[in-house]
Amino acid sequence: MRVLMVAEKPSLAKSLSEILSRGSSSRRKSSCSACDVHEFQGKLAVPGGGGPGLAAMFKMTSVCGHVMSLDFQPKYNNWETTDPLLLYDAETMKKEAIPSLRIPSFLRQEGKGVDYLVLWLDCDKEGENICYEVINEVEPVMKPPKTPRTQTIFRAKFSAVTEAAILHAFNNLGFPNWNESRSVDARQELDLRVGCSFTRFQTKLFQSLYSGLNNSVISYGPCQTPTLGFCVERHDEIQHFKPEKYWKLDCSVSHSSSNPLSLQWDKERIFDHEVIKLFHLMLTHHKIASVESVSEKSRSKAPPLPLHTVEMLRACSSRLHISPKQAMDIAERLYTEGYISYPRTETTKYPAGFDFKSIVSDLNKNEHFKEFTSQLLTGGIRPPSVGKDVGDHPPITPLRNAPREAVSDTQWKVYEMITCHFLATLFPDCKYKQTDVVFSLGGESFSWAGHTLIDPGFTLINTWQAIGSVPQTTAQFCKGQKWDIVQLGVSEHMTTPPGYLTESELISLMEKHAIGTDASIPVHIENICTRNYVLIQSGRRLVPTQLGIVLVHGYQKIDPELVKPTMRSEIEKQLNEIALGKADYDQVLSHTLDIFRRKFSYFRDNVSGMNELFEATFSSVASTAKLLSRCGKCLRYMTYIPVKPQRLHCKHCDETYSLPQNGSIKLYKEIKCPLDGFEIVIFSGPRGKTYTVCPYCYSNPPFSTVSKGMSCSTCPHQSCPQAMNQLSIDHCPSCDNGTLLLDPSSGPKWKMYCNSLACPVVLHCFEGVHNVEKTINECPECGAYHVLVDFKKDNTPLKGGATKHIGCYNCDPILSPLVRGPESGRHAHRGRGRGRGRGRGRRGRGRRH
DNA sequence: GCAAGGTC
Repeated sequence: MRVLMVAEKPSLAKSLSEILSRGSSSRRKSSCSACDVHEFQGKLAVPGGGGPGLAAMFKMTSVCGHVMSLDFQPKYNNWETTDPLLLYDAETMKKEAIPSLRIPSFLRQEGKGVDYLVLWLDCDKEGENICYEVINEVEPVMKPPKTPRTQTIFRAKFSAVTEAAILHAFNNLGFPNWNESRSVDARQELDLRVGCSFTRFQTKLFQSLYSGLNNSVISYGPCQTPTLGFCVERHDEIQHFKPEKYWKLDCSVSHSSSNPLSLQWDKERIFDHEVIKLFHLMLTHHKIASVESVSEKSRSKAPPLPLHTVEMLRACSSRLHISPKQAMDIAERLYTEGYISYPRTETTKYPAGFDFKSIVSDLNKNEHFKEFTSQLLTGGIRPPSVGKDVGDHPPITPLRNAPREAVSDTQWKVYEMITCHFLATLFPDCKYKQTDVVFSLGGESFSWAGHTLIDPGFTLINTWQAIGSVPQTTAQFCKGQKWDIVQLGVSEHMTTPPGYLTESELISLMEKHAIGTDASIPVHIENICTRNYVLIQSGRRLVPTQLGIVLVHGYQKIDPELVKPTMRSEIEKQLNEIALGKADYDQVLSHTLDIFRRKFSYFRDNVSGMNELFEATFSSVASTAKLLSRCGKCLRYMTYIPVKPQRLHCKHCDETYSLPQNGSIKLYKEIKCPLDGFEIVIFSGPRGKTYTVCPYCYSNPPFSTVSKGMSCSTCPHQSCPQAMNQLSIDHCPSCDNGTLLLDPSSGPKWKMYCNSLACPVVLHCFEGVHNVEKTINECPECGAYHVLVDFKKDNTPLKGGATKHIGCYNCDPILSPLVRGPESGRHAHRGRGRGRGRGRGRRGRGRRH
């Protein structure tokens, strides 16, 4: 019996196999560089099978998160030709989530011929969805069950990665939950359609109208946009804030030899100057305040809860000034190096039987922690019982001592924070005595509160939470005691606006409204930074940019729901109905998509509301742009927008064409691209890099299946015809200038074109010619053209004695007739480009004969 | 080029 078991990540596969094999598993590499396979012998308890279980050979391995991700069919990926509204109905496809890892093929390989599949994916909705991604690959290659009713695919449901929980899950296998998985499918589809439609629409619109947006994409997303909304909301609060004057009564008293004490008035502050003057007048002749009451209470402060991801991110941001994204990167590094436990968890309760002592003993080697660890080791460790186990991973803790010199400075900061947090959770409460004294003065109450520290407990480590013994006094209080008034005065103050949102406040808001997950919160925050919607300023406060503000105000004007923090949770609520089996997948999805389709249409119809805000903030393209080159479609001049991202805009066709960035753009001799009639421009980049670009070809590569690795040697752009030069065959006989290139993407019909964009005769079709092998120089027959090609005919393999044909494309009948480029042009209305192309072509040939 | 969610 052979059993394949699959976890969600390599680290979990390792831990699980150690537990299930009791340390006897052996590890081997697999076809996937990230995923090892752990093998061991054991027994499989089939659900409902009874008995001792089947003796089996187990293979435990993992995927790396999602196997597949959702995207549109490639034909919808052209922003110029796809109406964003169509994206609500466009066909989608699954593609490999991490192509480089080749997970599907790896799963099929390992799953081939196994009798059983056991799924150990994380126990949440995403995990359930990945179960089915794994099943899709493995089920078709499994050994067919002996009887049709034999169940061969099982799900292990575990609540923690502890020996007890894992063994229990293993002995009580269940089945994957289709409804939960479908709710994730629905979420993916919704996010894709909504996000991409809005993003493409607003990007295209505002980039064609405004300069200085300093942004390549103006994105919209159901998580990132409400996240931005929080930052702008705080900004608005600050903007609308009107400072107000208020006044306080300041009173200090003393008794015999004690230091004066400052008292707090119970009315705190008064916003009316006349009123405060009256109070002052009323009290100013009093010389004595008497003690009304004295209370002394023992108080304590509990240590922090064990650390989970979101709290770690907050601490890194607010105390270490490290961004959530960087914090996660560092934590992952510390984790892979074995210094800390798995850093993505929502659990705040230590598992039963957690070995605190061995970790604390190991940390005791480190002089940075010795002060605390030695105290724990001598005093004994009381494992805290607080917190919540949500069944994912244990809280974040150090796993072993990291010598200071073994890690980088920032790694150390994060490690130290995690370690101090861990040690603090093992320390006792901070205990102190609080004394509250109420004084009476002319009928008004004033109070004083003092703290006396009894035991600092965990605040010895978390010093910023320490209870000082301030204000201190040696005075003894008793009821009826008379104190002398040392000072009674009025002080004037101003109310102050709140500060900009700190990153750690933002994280809390996102957590509260269930926007993003512990793993994706850092990504959303980084997103709104890189999209230039917010800037991080001192104290890691998020200050929205003009662009961020205008976007949020625009949504609020047109459809406030688009930016509301409740939007995400509303969607999740709908999706949860699918997960619970209460609602039908198709119904919920089409209903929700309908809502967003209408919202999109409404937004598009009313976008002028947002446009007005852009107009007031950004300068229009017209003011910075100039006419530069002609459009191949309407033959009118297009405007060149010289600000980032520099681009060309055709006002008449209402299309924008991207250009290479970080260099200058000029018109190139008024020559048109032979493929589409657009006037060629010349790009001069850094370090003197210069090349010609067709504005249309740049975004719409003429050869759709040019393989990815084939990059141009002189320019960085993928779709540059020069990228084809690996297949070049000598120089062009027509213009005597460029190199002839073969396009292998056109299948059995080879296309040949000239890479000199100045040459209008470019396309030749070689029917029935395949697999060009080699370039030879001159045709021995006609001598007219230099180019000879070796090729295989009619798909006959070259190896194994097949005919090898050498031909000249001038005189060889197989290679004739030559078909000129413009005839196979890509636009219906090609106008003048055609005639000119032919003329030049003929001239070119004539010269050579 | 676009979303959000896994994880490397």
